[in-house]
Amino acid sequence: MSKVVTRFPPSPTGHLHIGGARTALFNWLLARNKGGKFILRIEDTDLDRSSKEMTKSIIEAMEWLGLTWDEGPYFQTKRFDIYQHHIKLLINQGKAYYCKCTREEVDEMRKKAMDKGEKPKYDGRCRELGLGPGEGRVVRFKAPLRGETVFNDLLKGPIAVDNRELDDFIIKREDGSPTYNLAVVVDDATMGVTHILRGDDHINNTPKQVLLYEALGYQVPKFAHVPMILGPDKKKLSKRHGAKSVLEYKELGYLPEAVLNYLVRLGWSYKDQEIFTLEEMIKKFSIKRLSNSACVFDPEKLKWVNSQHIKKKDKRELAILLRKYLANQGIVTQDISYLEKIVPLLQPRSHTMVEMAEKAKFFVIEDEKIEYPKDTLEKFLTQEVKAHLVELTNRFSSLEEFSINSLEDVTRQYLEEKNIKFKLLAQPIRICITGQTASPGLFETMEVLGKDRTLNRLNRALRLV
RNA sequence: GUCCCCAUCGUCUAGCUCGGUCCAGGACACCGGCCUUUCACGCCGGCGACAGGGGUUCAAAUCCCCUUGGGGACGCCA
Repeated sequence: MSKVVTRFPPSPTGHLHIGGARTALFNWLLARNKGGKFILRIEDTDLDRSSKEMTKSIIEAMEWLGLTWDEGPYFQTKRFDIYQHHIKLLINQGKAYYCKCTREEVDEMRKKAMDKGEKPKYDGRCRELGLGPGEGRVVRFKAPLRGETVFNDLLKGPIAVDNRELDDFIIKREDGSPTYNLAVVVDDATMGVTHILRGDDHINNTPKQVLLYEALGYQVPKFAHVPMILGPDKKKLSKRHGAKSVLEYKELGYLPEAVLNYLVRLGWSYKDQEIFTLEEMIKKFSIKRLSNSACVFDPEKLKWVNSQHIKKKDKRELAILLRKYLANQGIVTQDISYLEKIVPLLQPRSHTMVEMAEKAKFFVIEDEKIEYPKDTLEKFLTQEVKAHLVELTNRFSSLEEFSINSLEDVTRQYLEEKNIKFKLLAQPIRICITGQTASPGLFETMEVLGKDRTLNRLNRALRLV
């Protein structure tokens, strides 16, 4: 049994987006599941559109997601001599040829073919000319004129294409650089890639690539074409849909494991399970359970998945993350152990880390910075309520142990004495100590805040009205 | 236009390989209710789909064909 080798080959013409991340994930998962190898390869043969910044961004995104690679990153621009060698091989064997047709001429041919009701193609006019290299010339692959090219897709089964649908595609550009189809094949073959999982928008490329493998005498790898991710309008996901880069989700407060979890469920399933840890994903992943129809990206569900992972995540790790997201909102604190106490109160209430940071604010800022929205104090702190709160604050202050239990005990006792309902005082207290009408449970909040700050806030608010 | 792929609730999907256990299960969203000091969480319930038509069969979401619909590809982009 030979080792499974997969790869992810992004082209650095844009950020790593959701669709790319999912493809990377599937390949990574397969490699990890089989104890194989996962390669990262940067496909930067398009010199004009590729950039260093995007390469950096993609790598950063991969690292953030935790999709670790065992080899690479390789850069195609550093492998030009390898491609050159293979191209020469094909030419020498009469399997490829130089073509002197201009772009305009080719356009013309394509138009003609269209008019005849055929697929737009190059008509092969230089095919038998035996041309040598020269200014403005490209190299084309000599595709078979008849017969069919078949490959067995691991997901969709055998796919056969009539060779008349293919044309003599370019493998080497005017400027000498290799084109995509040649470069992938040479790379995958020489890197020993055994399994290729990619979007099914590549199905049409596959016959060409199979032909190339055969012409070069390489073994054809196994292909699995996974359905694509569509926008809500059922069109290919793009910036139109705010098809954000993966890194944007980081900014928005998503956990990498949640993004991965959501992505894996888009086009893959394991019975009725929705939430997976990384380990579970690796253990349970199999090509067989990939679905074969396109799916629509649903931000709402992503959010829910994220909230589930927030609930599960280690408090300390969350506290560290929370500190970063607070800093993004301009609130700097070094006190991780304090944040660690806040986290459990916020876990069930936060769908994203950004949300958690917002909800954590009042815990962290100074007492004097608590702002009371206009009129709320007047509205909630009526004379009657105020009198109660003054008295209650007094009792709080005489508490030795400032805990949920002690706090609740004094309060209940007070309510009983005065024969009033907690409802009468709850919101007013909340307003005083948080400045908000919504917050975690009052006693928990007070405990976390601590005696000093709680009393301070209570007194300050009471004074203001 | 030509070729290729796909087709279960609004969305993600289970079930389809080995037809009966499916008047189709789960999840998100949505709508009720419960819990409750607010907001959430959680729990309970509801809404909601086998694209259509033909076959095959005692029996089809499951197999076959056609239609329709959707998506993708047709580049000196990847």
